[in-house]
Amino acid sequence: MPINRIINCQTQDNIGKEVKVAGWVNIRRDHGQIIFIDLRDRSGILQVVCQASLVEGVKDEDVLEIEGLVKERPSRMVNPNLITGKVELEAKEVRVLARAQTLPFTLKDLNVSLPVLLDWRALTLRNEKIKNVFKVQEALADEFRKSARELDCTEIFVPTISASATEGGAEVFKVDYYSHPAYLTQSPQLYKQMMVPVFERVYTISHAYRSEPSVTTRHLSESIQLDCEFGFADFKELLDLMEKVGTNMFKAAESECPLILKEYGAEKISYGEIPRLTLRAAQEIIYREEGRDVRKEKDLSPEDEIDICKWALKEKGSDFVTITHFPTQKRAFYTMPDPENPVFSLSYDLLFRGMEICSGSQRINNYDQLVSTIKERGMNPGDFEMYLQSFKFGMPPEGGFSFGLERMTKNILNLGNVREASLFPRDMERIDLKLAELKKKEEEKPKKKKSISQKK
RNA sequence: GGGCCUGUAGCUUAGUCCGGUUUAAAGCGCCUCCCUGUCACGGAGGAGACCGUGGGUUCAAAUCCCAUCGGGCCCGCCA
Repeated sequence: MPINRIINCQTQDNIGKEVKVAGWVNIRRDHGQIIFIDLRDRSGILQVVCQASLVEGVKDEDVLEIEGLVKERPSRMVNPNLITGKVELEAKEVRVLARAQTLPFTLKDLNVSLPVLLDWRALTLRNEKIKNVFKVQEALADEFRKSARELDCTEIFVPTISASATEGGAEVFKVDYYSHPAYLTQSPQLYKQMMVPVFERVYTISHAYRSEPSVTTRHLSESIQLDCEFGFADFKELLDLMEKVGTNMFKAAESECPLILKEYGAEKISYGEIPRLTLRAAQEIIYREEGRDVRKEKDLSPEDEIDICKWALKEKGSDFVTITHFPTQKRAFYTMPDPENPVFSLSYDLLFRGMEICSGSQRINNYDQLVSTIKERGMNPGDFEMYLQSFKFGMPPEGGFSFGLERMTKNILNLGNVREASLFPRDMERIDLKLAELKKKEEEKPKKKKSISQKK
């Protein structure tokens, strides 16, 4: 008798042999004396033919271990939709490894609203189509690592707790750190810069926390950032690097997950030469093409981003557009002003199909200039003491960029909401469960529990 | 912070505009029974909703009004 479990897709190579498989009941089709079980494991689905007595009481999502004979299906009965569609397993012995309760909705053919999808996240992620979002996400992240490594970047791991609410811009989460105030970092920015004099080129995949009061389809309170930082790189090189890493990631997702992209109805990405436009040039194009005069705005609105991407696809055959030279005041303090016109900065965003997926800049690397910029912005250089050490003792010209992983995943798959591109999304209204429900539970707790935690 | 929309079985929705044959309907799921070739199997039967909550208008409210609590989307902010 077989001892070792094989995975479902390996049954094709074991026709006529006795094997052991294990997985979840994706669906049960009951024909009285004969019952078909679609068994799901990490490799896919396998049809198991069972005598009724072997699977009495077996329900959806029960975990089974099955021994049986792999048989080739008669040609009439081949199922082209299954990777194991040419074979089936005739069950000899079925063991129930774990029982599942009745599901709150149909998992195999999932059709639920966004709140239900997220309220039952541990369960809904089992659905093949939902799960596949994160196979695409893996492909994107994997290629980011590969590309960065090829560019000779060292992978670093940065802290997410910081002593001061830095950077400006987004709102930050305050935490109680041994009775001292501390903050969750809104990006790995300062730490990756500090690593430039150490490794010259670094990359990191890290979490970023922003407590913006934004409830939209593209904002998360906790997001995954893919960051690179390069010493001795000038503005033009930085643009090359960003575009190269970004397009590599999408190309990898397309070649690794073609069936998933098709399942989601994603169109083939157009990789024409990426137009590079200053903010003002982009605004001129929008004015010319769409008649909307946004030429004095400090940034592109979501509508502008959609319009300029539409133009780039039409005129240049590119799903990407690089926008440069945002107003210096709109960008973080470490951004290098353009020496030719310091009102604008050596900053850039990469847009993909109507949404910003990456942001970066040439940085100020001169210590005195950095300190005076911090002061000009009403911040205290004392809050940046360790950061400034890097600049005090020899920081080369440098810059970098940061991709938002969930946004890239959302856009390549055409998802309606960025929350669908996060395993366990955090937003203004949810940490796993809805905050409104967590609050209700908190209020229902007996009072004395609260006083215990307060004693601490 | 501003605006628009929305809440009906476990899930997805119809009914709401124009109040009254509505003992609130359907599909999926669930329970019982039948079925040895299905693959979203099929067939027969059944349970399951005081229509988010609280007021109000009315002879009469899922349906109209007010408040409140959820939810979704857009703008702003932000990446």
